[in-house]
Amino acid sequence: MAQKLTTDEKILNAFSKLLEENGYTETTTKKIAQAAGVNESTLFRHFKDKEQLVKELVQKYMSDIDTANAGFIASGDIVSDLMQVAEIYNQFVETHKALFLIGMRDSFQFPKLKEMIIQLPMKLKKILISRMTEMKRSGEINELVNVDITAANYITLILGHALIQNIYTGTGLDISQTDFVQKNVRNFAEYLK
Amino acid sequence: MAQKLTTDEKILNAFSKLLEENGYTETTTKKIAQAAGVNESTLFRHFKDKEQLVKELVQKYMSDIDTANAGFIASGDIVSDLMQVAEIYNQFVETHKALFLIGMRDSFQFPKLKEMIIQLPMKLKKILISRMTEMKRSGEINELVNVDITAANYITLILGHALIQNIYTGTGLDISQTDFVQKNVRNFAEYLK
Amino acid sequence: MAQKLTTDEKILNAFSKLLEENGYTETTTKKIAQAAGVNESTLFRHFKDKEQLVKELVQKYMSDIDTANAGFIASGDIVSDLMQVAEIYNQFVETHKALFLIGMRDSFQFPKLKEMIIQLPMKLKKILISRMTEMKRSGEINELVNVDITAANYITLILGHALIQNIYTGTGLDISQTDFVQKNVRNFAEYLK
Amino acid sequence: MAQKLTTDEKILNAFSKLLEENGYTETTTKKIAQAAGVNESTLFRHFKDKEQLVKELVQKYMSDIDTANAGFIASGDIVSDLMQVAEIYNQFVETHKALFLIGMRDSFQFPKLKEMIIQLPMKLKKILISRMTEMKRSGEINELVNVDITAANYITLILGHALIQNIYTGTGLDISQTDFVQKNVRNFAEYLK
DNA sequence: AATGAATGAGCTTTCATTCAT
DNA sequence: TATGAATGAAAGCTCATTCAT
Repeated sequence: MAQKLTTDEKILNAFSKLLEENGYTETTTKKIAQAAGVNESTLFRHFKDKEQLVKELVQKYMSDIDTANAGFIASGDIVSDLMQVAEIYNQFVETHKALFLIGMRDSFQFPKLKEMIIQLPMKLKKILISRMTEMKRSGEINELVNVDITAANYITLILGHALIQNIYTGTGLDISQTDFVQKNVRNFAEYLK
Repeated sequence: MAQKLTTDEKILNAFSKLLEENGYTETTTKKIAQAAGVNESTLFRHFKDKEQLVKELVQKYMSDIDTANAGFIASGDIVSDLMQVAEIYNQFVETHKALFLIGMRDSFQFPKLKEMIIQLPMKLKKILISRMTEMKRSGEINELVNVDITAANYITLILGHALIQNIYTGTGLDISQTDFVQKNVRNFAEYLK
Repeated sequence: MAQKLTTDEKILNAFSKLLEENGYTETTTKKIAQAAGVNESTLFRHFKDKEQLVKELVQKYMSDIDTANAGFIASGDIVSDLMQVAEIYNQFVETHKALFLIGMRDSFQFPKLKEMIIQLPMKLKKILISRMTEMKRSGEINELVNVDITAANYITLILGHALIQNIYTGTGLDISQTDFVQKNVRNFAEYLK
Repeated sequence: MAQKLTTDEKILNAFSKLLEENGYTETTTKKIAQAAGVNESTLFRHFKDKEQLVKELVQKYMSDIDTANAGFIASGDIVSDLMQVAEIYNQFVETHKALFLIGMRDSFQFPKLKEMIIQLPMKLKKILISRMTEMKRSGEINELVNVDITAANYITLILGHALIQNIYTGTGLDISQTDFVQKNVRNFAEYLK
């Protein structure tokens, strides 16, 4: 049973979609309004200004990461566990592409925005650290492993891949997640044993 | 003894700097001219377009990558060879940060920009492929390795890292090149043996 | 009782006036806005383009010509009929001076403008041809007359006069419509009998 | 034996050609210099400013009209004499198209320019009046004819035609000079007998 | 005498945002 | 609550013209 979208949602959805496709600057308020099927000035009645739209998105997505993380079920095997994390995170990036892209492309213009965006990987890092510490305790990974560096390292790996994928789609540089995970994440995991 | 900069160079330098700081759209021709200390119309006398400025940068950097690549000296050991490549590329990215950032942030909005920017990683890929094919012949790497995919894979790895470094500098997510290369590139290389 | 002008009308009026005085290129959007008493950007909200302004004028005048033409009442005498046409058209040119001048001056530089402007005389030609064909049937004019050429010929005559009048007003070259019609149109008509 | 063109001539020729094709405003100093094969600033060394170029053209053409007029040889028959005048003048307009067009299109913006351009038809009018007065004396034309009005009338006729031809070339409104002269000038002449 | 480099004023157009209804 | 009309600022770019060599 399809819910009727509120005006807020219509605007936010349109914004997110355009953001992903065209970046922040190119996403004009006129285009947003058009895509949302509302008047341009309605947009300003609902959101103080263009920046507010981003803030709203960030907030919305911040809560999603907790949900995503809750979906993780430890298997006891480091390789499959890390691959599961990669899978979850990759899908999260895919789902929230718009925000990640804006984080890369436009956050420079908006220092505040950068602060907000950075919270996503930071939150993931925290989660990873706690998981790895757990795995260390259970002997799943070697006790000599520096958990902090390794977590950062791992995030760099999968986030870097997700980004590159999005940037270089259809250029011959893109490489399927399967291939990438198979080779790199597996290697990475093995190394921790 | 300090060389006097030509107007071309002054403009290009100012452009590159602003590009890095603010992105393509935000880098207005007026600001470029101001930063370069020339009149705005002088800019258009020297470079037909704003786009032309990017083309010029790309061309300039394209030749730099050849120089950088020429500095590579094969050691016969796959691990140290790939690490050497990583080192070279990472430094290249650092040096030409402006272009890589624009490649990520703005090429979406401007298909023409994308075409230009994509040439850089593609060139690196070509170089890598020829190197790996060579290594395959010499038995340095396993003959079952799919050179094309592996090259893309490797670029994703180090380019991804370079990107994340630039984006998340000073956020606790940044991880030194040494650490990253030590762990990931080494793993990667081992796998090819 | 004075009607309040809509913004559209204010802009179009200002445009028409400036066009007549200064030509298309010299009539800048800033000047138009100023003369109309609106902001320059308002102009672009109302008319997509500077070109659109011309299109609008043409359309407006195209309908006027129909009205003018509807006022024609055939007398059965070729001489007075053609003179009536001359009268109607001359007044039409006078009223819509702006467009005719732009047709002459600027359409060269802007092929698109030319296409639009040419519609006016072409429409008149059509009207003339149908009238003459009618007159031919009724025996008012000789059946050997080539209607197409004669129509073009006639338009050249009265349009040419109208142009010269507008260009060379007050130079001693201007000759009243009465005199011109008396001599030339009358001759022309006689010849068709 | 081909004369080497002076820089002055090269510039003036290029200007005249571009003027005819594109009108005054569209004929930029850059294009003129390019077409003349000289540096843009050379142009300003030779001619104080853009307006000066027009003045120069006018002066040059003013002397040509005397030459053209000198070519007239009275036949004693009013019809063929006026047709001869039409022929001469029409060719003159054709040859100096650039100036006539600028006279129509751009003189509005430059009152000074208008003054200059108007001299051409005025001079023709003078010539015509003296010729007609002569014809009147010789009985070639009726002594009741108002020479002043008739001269203006005649100029309107052939100048109007020449203009229309140039404006509406290739639009179905253009009518060959032969046809026009055959019908209108002949009529005109007959009427003077 | 001729050039190449530089300039400031101006162009058309789009932007995010506000106001009155 | 939502709209349509209006706005000032700023964008990329071109113009005629001047200056130093």
